Amino acid sequence: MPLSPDFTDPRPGQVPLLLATAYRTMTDRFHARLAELGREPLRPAHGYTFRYVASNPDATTVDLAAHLGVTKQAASKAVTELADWGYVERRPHPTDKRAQVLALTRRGRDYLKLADRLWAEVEAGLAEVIGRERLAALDRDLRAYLDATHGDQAVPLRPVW
Amino acid sequence: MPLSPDFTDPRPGQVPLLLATAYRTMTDRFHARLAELGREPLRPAHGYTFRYVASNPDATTVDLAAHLGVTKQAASKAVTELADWGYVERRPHPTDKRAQVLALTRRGRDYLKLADRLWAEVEAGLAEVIGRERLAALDRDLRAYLDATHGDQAVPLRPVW
DNA sequence: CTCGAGTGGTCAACCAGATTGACTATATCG
DNA sequence: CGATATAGTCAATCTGGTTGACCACTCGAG
Repeated sequence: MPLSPDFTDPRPGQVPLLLATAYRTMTDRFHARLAELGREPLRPAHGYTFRYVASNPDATTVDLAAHLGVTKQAASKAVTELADWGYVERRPHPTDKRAQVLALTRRGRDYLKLADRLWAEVEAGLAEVIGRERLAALDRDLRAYLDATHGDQAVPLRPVW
Repeated sequence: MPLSPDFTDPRPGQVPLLLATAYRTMTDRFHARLAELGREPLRPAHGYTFRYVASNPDATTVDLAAHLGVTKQAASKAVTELADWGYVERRPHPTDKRAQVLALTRRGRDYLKLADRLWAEVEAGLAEVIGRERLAALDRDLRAYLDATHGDQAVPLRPVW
């Protein structure tokens, strides 16, 4: 049975599912590489947290929550977890006594660098199959779609199941 | 801030995330259409269940569980839920007294037809942005990738977060 | 300056969708 | 035939969330 039976039925409307399964495949390959390197298999939500904190030096827990599409309580829990593991730390907010600013530790920054490398590897795996030109076209097309559908608005990250 | 900050950093390895967010966007549009039509917003897992049962006339709960990537208990729960809602029914298995065969009800088949239509609509929305040729190319590329990475093996459907 | 409305983060209770464990009836195969 | 494996169900537990509440703090209109 090639692929899953979902794909053998030649009906329109299958590209969404192809996007999902291709992404899932890439995620699995990413995690497989992490495991090979003996690194902790942090979840995608952690990865998003890392990258958000790295890109937003003044990010607070509530900012992170909005970014992840979860409640502030869930975000706070994730931050506590990552702080316990030594990847993230909380610092006093420069102007707001209620808030705390999130920052990656050295350990967190190193992990993010590694993740970047591995994602590029995984993407190169796709390029090996379809070619670099097609990869670039894919990149452009998907960006165009997201721009058309969201414009300046944030794109939800959290999957639904 | 165009898109999310994840995309403005010009580093390699972003196509996986583009796949994920494009799929998430399409899922949201699909669910928005369902809501517009006043239909129950069944979860993606339900959709996968419908399609699997429709494509596999002798499917049992354990088969479904393997397909969804969950335990037999979780699959049984989902089936019970869909049966309670009138979309699925359990029938005696022709040869195995322990097992039950799953089948879509008329109501379930109608829902699946509607879902097919709406997914085609959502996909057409992507085609509007990138053109039908590029959509076909995307389709071919992703299939090639899944074939290269999985061959005849089933592709996992359940997202990780 | 005051004060009402709103907000950041934490604690606690609760929830939904899963997993693990167990069990009984049934199936398989040497 | 009997040992092992399996389908489906029930129950307990887990995990990653949400909701509700609360207190200290912020903001802006009057």
